[in-house]
Amino acid sequence: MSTTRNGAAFAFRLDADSGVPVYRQLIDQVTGSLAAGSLAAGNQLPTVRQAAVDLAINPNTVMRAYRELEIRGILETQQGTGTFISRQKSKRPDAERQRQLSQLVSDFLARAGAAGFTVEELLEQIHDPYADRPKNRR
Amino acid sequence: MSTTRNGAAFAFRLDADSGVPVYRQLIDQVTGSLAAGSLAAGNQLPTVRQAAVDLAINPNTVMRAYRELEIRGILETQQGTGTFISRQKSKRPDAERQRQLSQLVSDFLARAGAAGFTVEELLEQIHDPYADRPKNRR
Amino acid sequence: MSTTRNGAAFAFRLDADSGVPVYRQLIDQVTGSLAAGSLAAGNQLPTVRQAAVDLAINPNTVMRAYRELEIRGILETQQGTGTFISRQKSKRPDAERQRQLSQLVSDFLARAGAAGFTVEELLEQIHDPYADRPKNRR
Amino acid sequence: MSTTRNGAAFAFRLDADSGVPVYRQLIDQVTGSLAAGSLAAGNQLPTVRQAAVDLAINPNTVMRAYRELEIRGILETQQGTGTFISRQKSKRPDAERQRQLSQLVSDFLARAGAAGFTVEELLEQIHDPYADRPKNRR
DNA sequence: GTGGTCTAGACCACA
DNA sequence: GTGGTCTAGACCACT
Repeated sequence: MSTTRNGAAFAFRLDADSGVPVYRQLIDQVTGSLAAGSLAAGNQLPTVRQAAVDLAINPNTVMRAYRELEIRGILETQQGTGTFISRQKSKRPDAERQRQLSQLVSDFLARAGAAGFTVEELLEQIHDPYADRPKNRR
Repeated sequence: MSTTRNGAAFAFRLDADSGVPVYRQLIDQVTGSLAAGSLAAGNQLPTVRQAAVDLAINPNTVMRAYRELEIRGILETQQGTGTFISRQKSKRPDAERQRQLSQLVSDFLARAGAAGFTVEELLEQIHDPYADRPKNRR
Repeated sequence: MSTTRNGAAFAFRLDADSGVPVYRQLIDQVTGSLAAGSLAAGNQLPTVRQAAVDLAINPNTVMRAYRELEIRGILETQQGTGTFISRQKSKRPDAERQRQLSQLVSDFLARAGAAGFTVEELLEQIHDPYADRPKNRR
Repeated sequence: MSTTRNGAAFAFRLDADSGVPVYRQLIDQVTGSLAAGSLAAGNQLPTVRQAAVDLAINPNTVMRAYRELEIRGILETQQGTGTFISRQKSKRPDAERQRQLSQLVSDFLARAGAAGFTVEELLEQIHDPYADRPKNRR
């Protein structure tokens, strides 16, 4: 419904089990995508209502995330048009990006450990995701 | 006092900027360390009080994390003695285990890809999950 | 407000003289009511605050009980909405289930026999588990 | 090692999962057995050391239970000889007995419910404990 | 000295 | 209004 200038739709993705507050996940995804380059100045974000419907959350939660990003100068709201990435550069993209990477990975390791997997198994699976390996297991 | 029985120190770290609840960070670090192999069955964890002092948090917060891990069967506590990693009874069948591993990894890769991280960055972070972060202490 | 969706009121009771921790009594009453059929999947439990007021205990104590039940998969909580009995996913094989039932019952009978209770007394109490006790409120 | 006058040994039995403090379980078993008639005035109890060894608990815990029973006038300690049930009648055996029955049963129901059994299944098993009934199950 | 239970009360996240 | 996180601090159970 809202497409970015390069033709790819930007969409949020929630993880209900991560322990990270929803509004925080939304903020992180915008700043992260900015750092990664998948969002750029001028791109439009999903409307508050659309995001709320897509994610099955309360519009207030989306609004809160957008408001905080606006306060930080990352977003700009144009009444009656939508919400867009502002032209101003984000101040510390590297630190943010590193924090996100770190969290993503430690979260991944935490889940794997809780399920009894080792790093070795994970790496093997990452390198060869479609191999069927019913043996090699005890 | 600061070393476990096998001579390796286990210590928690907190990231005050992540938005993840403290008790949840503790839980994730235990299960993550299990996957990484830096914690193994029988190892003693820091005492509730010691961890609370080290992290400058309330003992109740540590206890809450430990209790949740105990309910999940990952820890065993011995009143008056301490808290230990329990011997895992992972009696899951191989097929289901493989399916879960595959799911876990593809989820992770999808999430990381959406955030614009390369596999190289991920692998580097997995190998040294706590490196490179300027301020992650409370 | 004091009735669940199916019209039957569910209420906790405390026995201050039993020596059993309050949060544990709450947990046991939920699981016990599941066995007795007075609670079923989808039923709403008293809100944390309401139960705390009714029992004259701290809301944190109620929340602790609810949380433990949630970790065990017996409850589901919805932020801002309430706490509900979850639909059970008991995918246990029949043989193991029967073995567990048998173990549970013979344990119970052994314990009761050692304490000098007759089967008649036990059956009567099972049919009306909360009858006949002069002072069991806090 | 210590036998009662009617030839049957009195032995304690602990339940680590019930949530009831150990010292309290010991007290309850003495008062319960008195009410049930399996212990009578003059009977000797296990020595503190013997009970501690048998139950794999700390002697202090046994001592505490015995001390409280002595304060209540239920036990008498004879230096160098052992610990015996005193001749004085316990004040409210019925209420105590009813409390124990109630706790025993609600504990039983709580465990059964947590494991997904219904009262019907329990009653069936109690009435016919050795029947194999692999069918009738979904 | 270890973990365990409970309270009182503040502030946050979400519908 | 609902549940969720955290603190400070008291007192208990056990080794």
